[in-house]
Amino acid sequence: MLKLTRKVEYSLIALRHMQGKSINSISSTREIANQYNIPVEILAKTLQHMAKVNIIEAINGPRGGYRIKAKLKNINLVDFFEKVEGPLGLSDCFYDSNCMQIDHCNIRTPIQRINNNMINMFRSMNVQDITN
Amino acid sequence: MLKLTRKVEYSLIALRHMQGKSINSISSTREIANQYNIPVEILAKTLQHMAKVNIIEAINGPRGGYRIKAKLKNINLVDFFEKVEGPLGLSDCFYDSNCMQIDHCNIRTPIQRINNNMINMFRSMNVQDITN
DNA sequence: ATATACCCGACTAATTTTATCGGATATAAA
DNA sequence: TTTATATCCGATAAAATTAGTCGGGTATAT
Repeated sequence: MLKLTRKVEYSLIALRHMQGKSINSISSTREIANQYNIPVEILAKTLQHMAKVNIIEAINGPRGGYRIKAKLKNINLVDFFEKVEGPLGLSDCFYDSNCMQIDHCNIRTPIQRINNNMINMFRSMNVQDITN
Repeated sequence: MLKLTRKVEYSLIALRHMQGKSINSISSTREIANQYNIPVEILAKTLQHMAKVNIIEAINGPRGGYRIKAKLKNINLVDFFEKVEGPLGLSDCFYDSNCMQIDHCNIRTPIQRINNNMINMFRSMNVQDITN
C-alpha cells in the first residue's frame, strides 16, 4: 500500500544517472540497465515513455541513447508521477467514478482531505530535489 | 500507485459508521456490510483484524457485533495504516532489505526524504480526523 | 437447545505490476 | 551501401498483490 511503482523508481534512477553526467552526454538503455541492475527491456520501455512525455529526448542509431530534455526543477512530483504512471489519488473515485460504494460511501470527503494533503506535499517537491 | 487498499477503506467506513452511533451501541458485520455495499465475508475479516489489534472490540453471540474500543484521536494515520496493513513505505527497502538494486541504487536516500515527508504528513492526522 | 454472530485458516479469483518477446525504424561508421 | 547499434512499440506472459469465498469452528443471549 502507498508504494511507488518500479517504473517510477527506474525513471528516477535513470534521471539521476543522466544528471550526474555532463550536460550533453548521452546514456544508453544498456548502460543504465547494467549499472543499476535493471532488466533492459523494461528500462527501455520506461525511457521510451519518458521520451514521449518530453522529460528526456532520444537519439537514435549507434552511440545513441537519451539525455535530459526538460528542466527537472520545473517538474513537481505530482506532474512527474502523473506523466510516468497516470492519475494520482488515494482512491480511484477521485478520478474515475464507477465505484459500488459511491452512493453510500461515508468516507469519501474525509479521504479527499488526506488526499489533498498528500497531493500538496508531493507538489511541493520537484524532480531535481531527488536527482540531485 | 499510492493507493489505499480496500481493507483500509472498509476499516475506516466501519469506524465512521460506529462513531456515528451512541457510545455503547453495537454494530454487526452484516449491518455494516449491507449499508455500505461491502462483501460480508471480507468485512468480517477486516473487523476481526481490527478487533485483534484492539481498535474495536467484539461482542460474541446473538445481538453481538463490534464497538469502538480505542481512542481514535490517539491513533495517528501511520499507526493506523500499519496496524491494518503492515509496514508503510514508498519502497520496500525502507523496512525489508532484499532488493537487487540495494548496492547500486542511487535514489535510496532521496526517496527516503520523500518518504519521511509522507510519513510525517500521515502522522500529523489521526483516525478521528477522518471518522468525524 | 438453538439461533445468531464472531473466529479463522485455506483457498480461489481478479487486478495490477513487472517482465519478456518479436520485429520494426533510425543512423553512425566502416 | 552495408552493417551494427540503438531506439521504438504492440502483444503477451509471468509474478505479485489485493480482493473475495468457503467451510467448519466457538461464544452466548434467549
